[in-house]
Amino acid sequence: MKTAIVWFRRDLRLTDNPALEAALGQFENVVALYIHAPDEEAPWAPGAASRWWLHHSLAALSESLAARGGRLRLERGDSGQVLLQVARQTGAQAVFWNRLYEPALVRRDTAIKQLLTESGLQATSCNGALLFEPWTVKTGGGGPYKVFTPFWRSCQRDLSALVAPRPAPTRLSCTSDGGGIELQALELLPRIRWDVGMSRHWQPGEVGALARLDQFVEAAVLRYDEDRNRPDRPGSSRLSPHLHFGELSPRQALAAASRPDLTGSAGAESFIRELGWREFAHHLLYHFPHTTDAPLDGRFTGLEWQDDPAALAAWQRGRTGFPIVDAGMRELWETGWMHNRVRMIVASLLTKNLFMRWQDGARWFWDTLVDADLAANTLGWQWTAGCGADAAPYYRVFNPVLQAEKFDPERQYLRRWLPELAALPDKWLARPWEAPSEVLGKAGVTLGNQYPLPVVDPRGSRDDALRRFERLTSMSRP
DNA sequence: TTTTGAGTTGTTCGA
DNA sequence: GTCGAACAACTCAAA
Repeated sequence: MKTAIVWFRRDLRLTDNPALEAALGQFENVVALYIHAPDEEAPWAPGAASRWWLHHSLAALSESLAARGGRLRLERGDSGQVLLQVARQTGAQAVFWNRLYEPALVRRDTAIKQLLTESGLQATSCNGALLFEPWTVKTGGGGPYKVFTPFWRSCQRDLSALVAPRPAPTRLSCTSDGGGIELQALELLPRIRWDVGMSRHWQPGEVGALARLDQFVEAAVLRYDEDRNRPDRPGSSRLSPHLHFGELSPRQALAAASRPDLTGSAGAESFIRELGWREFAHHLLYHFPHTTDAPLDGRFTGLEWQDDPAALAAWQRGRTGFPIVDAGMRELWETGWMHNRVRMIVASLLTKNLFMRWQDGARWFWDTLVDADLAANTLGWQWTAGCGADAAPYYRVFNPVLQAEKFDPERQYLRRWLPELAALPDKWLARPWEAPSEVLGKAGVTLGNQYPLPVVDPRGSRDDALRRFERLTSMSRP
C-alpha cells in the first residue's frame, strides 16, 4: 500500500487543496498530519486570538476528515523530525504540503525539503494559498511591483487563466494507526477563558468558511462597494480569518464573486480587488522580508517616535477619549476583529497623532486579531504610517471625528461599543469633549470619569505630525 | 535612456 | 451645505 503524508499547515480545508489532491492522485493512502511548532514561526508565533481560532479550526478539520473515513493526526515538536518519524512509523514515501510565504517559514520549509529529500522521501510543495506565486508577477524590468495598481493590472490579465477550484475528495483512505496527541494537549485555548463570547461571532473551520462566503455572496457583495466602508453595517465579507487559516482558498472566493450574475457589478469588482490586495501583501512580504520590523521606505528609519506607555495602554484598551477609536479597539478586544475602515482610523491615531511606532500597533493587532496575518498586518501598518508600499502621503492624517461622522452617520457603531456615551445626541457623540456641559450632564457623562478626555489634542496633533514628516522628507533630500 | 503619466481609503480652506 | 484645489513633490512602471 503506497502511503503519503499530507502536511496540513495553514490550509485547513479539504476543498480546493492542491497538496491533498496531488497526494491522493499519486498514493493510495494518506496520513493527514498537523504539527504544532510555534517556535518555528518566531518572532511571529500566533497570538492568543489566533490560537483560539486554530484550536477550533483543527477540531473542524478533524471532524470533516473523520466524516470521509479519514483522521487528523496531531503532533508537536520539530517539524522536520516529526515528519521523518511519522514517515518511518507509517511507511510513508512522500510528503505533500501547500506553500507559505513568510520569511521564517520559507527558510524552515526549504530546509525541511532538503532534509526529506536526503532521507529518501519525495517532498512536494504546491500553491494553495495565493492566486499567483510571488515570483511570477514581475514588472517589465523583472523586479517586484511596489505600487498596487500596476501590480493588480498585471494580475488581472491572468485571472481568467486560473484553474477553477477543485472539489473536495469524497472518500479518503487513511491509515488508522493511533499515533499522535490530543488537540487539548496543544494548549491553544487561553487559561483565562476570555474566549467564551468569541463563538457568538465566528465559526472557525471549512464549514463555517463556506457558509460565510455563501452568505456574503447572497446578501452583501452587491452593496460591498459602499458598505465595506460602513462599520455600522454588516457589509464586510468577514472572510479574513478563514482565508488566513486556509479554510477557504482565494480561488474559491474569486470564483464565488465571479458568478455570471455578479460580474461587472461594482461590489464584486471591489471584493475581487481586495483579494488583489491580499495577494499584493503576500508578494511584498516575500520579496521584502525585513518589512515585518523595518520600514520599506528606508528614510523612515531615522524618524523619532514617542515613548509613552500610558498612551499606548489607553489606545489598547479603548480609552483614548476619541469615540471611534475606542469603539474599534473594544470591538477588537471583544470579537477578535475590527472593521477595516476603523483599523485605518485607530492606526492613524497611533502613528500620526500619538507618534507611536507602527510596530507597537502591529504587535497589539497580532495578539488580538483572529485574522492576524503577517503579510496583511505589515502592509496595513506601514501603509498607514506612510513608510510602506503605495503608502498614504504624510499629510493624510485621519480626523477621528470626521471619519466617525461620515462613516457612522447614525452613530450606531459608536453606541454599540460605547454604552457609557449612548445617551449623547448624534451631534456630540463623535466629539464629546466639545459638548456643552449641560448636554453632557443630561446624558449622564462626566468626561475624565467614566469616559476619558482625549489623550492628545484633537486639533494640534495633526499639525505636529505634518511638521514632523515635513522635516523627514526635507532632511533626506540631497 | 529618457520621458511621461499616475498613484486605495484625507483634510482644510475658500469660493 | 457643496465643490475644487492645495497639500509637495516623489517614486514607480511602462512606453
